[in-house]
Amino acid sequence: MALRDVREQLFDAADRILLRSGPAALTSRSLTAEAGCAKGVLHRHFTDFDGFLAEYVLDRAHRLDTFLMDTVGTGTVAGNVVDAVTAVFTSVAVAIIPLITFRDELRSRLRHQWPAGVPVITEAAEMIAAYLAAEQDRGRVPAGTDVQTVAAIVIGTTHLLYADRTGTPPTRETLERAVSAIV
Amino acid sequence: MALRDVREQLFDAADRILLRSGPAALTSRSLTAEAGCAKGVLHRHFTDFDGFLAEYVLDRAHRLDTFLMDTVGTGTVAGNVVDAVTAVFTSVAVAIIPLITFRDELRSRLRHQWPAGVPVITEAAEMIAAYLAAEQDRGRVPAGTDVQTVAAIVIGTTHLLYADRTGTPPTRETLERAVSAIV
Amino acid sequence: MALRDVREQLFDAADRILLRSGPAALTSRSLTAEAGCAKGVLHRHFTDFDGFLAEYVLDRAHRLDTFLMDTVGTGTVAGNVVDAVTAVFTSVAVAIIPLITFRDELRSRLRHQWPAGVPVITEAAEMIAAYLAAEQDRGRVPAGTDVQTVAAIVIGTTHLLYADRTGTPPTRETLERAVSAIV
Amino acid sequence: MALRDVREQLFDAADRILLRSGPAALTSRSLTAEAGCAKGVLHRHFTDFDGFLAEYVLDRAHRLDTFLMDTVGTGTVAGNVVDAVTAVFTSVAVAIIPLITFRDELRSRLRHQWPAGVPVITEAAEMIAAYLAAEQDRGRVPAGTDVQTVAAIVIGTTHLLYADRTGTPPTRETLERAVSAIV
DNA sequence: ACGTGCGGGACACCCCGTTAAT
DNA sequence: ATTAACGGGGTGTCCCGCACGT
Repeated sequence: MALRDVREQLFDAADRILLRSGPAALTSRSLTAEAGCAKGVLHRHFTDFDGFLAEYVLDRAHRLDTFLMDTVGTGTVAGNVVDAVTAVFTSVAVAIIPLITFRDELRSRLRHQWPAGVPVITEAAEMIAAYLAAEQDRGRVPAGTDVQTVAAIVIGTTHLLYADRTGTPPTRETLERAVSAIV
Repeated sequence: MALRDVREQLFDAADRILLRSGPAALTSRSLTAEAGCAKGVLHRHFTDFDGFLAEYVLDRAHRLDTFLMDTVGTGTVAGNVVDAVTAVFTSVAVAIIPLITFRDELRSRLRHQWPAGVPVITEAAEMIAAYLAAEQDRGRVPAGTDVQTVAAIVIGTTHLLYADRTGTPPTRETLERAVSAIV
Repeated sequence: MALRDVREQLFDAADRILLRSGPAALTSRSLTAEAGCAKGVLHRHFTDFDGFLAEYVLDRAHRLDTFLMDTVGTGTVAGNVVDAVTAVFTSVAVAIIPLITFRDELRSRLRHQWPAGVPVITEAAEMIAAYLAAEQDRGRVPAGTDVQTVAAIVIGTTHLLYADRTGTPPTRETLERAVSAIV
Repeated sequence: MALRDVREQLFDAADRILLRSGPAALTSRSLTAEAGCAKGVLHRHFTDFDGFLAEYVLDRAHRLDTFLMDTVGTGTVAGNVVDAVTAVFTSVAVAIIPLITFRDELRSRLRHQWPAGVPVITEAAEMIAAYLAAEQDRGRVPAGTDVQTVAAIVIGTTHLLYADRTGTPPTRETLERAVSAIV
């Protein structure tokens, strides 16, 4: 395996495991096996398995930051939001969230980064809120709207629809109905 | 001819463990230890540990069914809803949900009972929806409101506020703001 | 089940288990299940499971006492001896012996009864010795023969041939060759 | 690339347990505890606990192969044989044999190696037979003697004397009397 | 006296995260 | 960097003996 970029390789392996087999299957063993590297590599690059998970979550959460912003002003607001939440919850996020809520230790490691709320979820809500604020500037969202609250509502509601990772994902119609009702 | 109701004893023990130590601490051994009974008792009354969990979730979810309905017509709608979600998410529900979303096997066992959605969450939303419908009959909720959707939004949004089980729970004010914004 | 003769019923059940499934399968549970009685019955009639086993071995060993003596003077000496050892080692004896040599506690319980040697084996050797002595009186066995030693040799040698309980039992020809070589 | 020979370490630990506490005390836990290694080590090097036992018996049985052959032509034949059986039955063999006769699964695993008879016993008899054949070549054993049969008789008879592992072992005089009577 | 349930413990197997020696 | 090994834990199963109930 490549000497460089071991971190990214492990992150990608974690993605594949989460998407394929769910959060319970993501162990230090399965991770290094999936990445095709030795078990010890993990401990050379991260303090801990929980340390790896924390950095992994951090990395994946930051991916959401600039997401969605380039659609400002295009299409419809509701459509863009639906696209965004679809992208979020069909990604590893849907498996990372159970990971975080189940593993107390991991959550406590992420506490200093996200003092409140569940990391990935919070980040996604921030992303939606930032987008809505940008649209608000353009007048495509009513001026008085509390974008933070609306974003939280959108994420919370759609999260529910996706929470059953192994079930049938919600249709776009269902999502649009929910998001329209909110926005 | 049970000497005493072992099932309920185990259910209560699971409650205590979940509330005290979280979902990761709920193992078959900690369960029987907490219940003060022999390990074999679990396998005499349930097929499996996952079998126990499934029946446990079932039992606790059904507790929510009639909840909240006796407040119909009293106080304010938003206040009652806030009371209800507070009660739900300060109960074992907040630890049961990570359990369900983390354990694929458990979720698949519950699939036939709840074909879609996450059991306890779904049940809570049903409860809110039933309440809102009752209030709708009394005219305290606008006639055109889609109570199912509103209930899902309420539960989804408040769930997020509580999802960090070990963090500081949301203040009543935060909840009221969110619920008011929705209803 | 019959109120009387519970002991004999348990003894017979032990026989069936040993012959069908071997010494490792003879547990207090399988015993009472096979006998079709409750688990507690065993402890009412015997001090212990090892206590049961000790009395069981005692009972089965004593069955060998008078065995073979009624063939004195008939047939051939070697033939009679072969018949006897065949009968012994196709009976439960072949499974009782591993039981005794494996279970130290059982062997120690039987120690006062058989201060030396393995109970059933010793008893079988005594039986052969008594028979040979009787034949010696009739002149069918040379006068100078040490019947005790010869009996021990016969039992020891044939025991080996049968020791593999689950394997193919020795042919009569093999036995006759061995016994003839000795006698 | 074994850090050290774990297999031999486990074999030696099994020896110590069998000699000290008997066959019933030899469990996977007591084994790894005695060897001072982790429980998982056993399953890394052997398929199974029975798999370990099978390889252990195999290893110990093969130790008997060349045993006794270097005494050919020296001392007396009976004396050498007595020395050999003494060595065999004061070793772990006396505890391995109950193990084999008690555990059906173990015996079946060894079946393909020793299609007939009880492994260690069979091997010991082979050893005696080989020795007697060598002495026969030197004329120290009568030409017509069936060494295989005599060896089986010797082992069978002396085995009985030692079968009560926890009892008082037979005196050399007893052994010599038995062996002399046979040879 | 009989039948069932339970206590307490052990066992085999498996997996986890981590360390230490190669 | 690799990999055996470590220590711990978890699950399911069994065992024996006891103490309830009938």
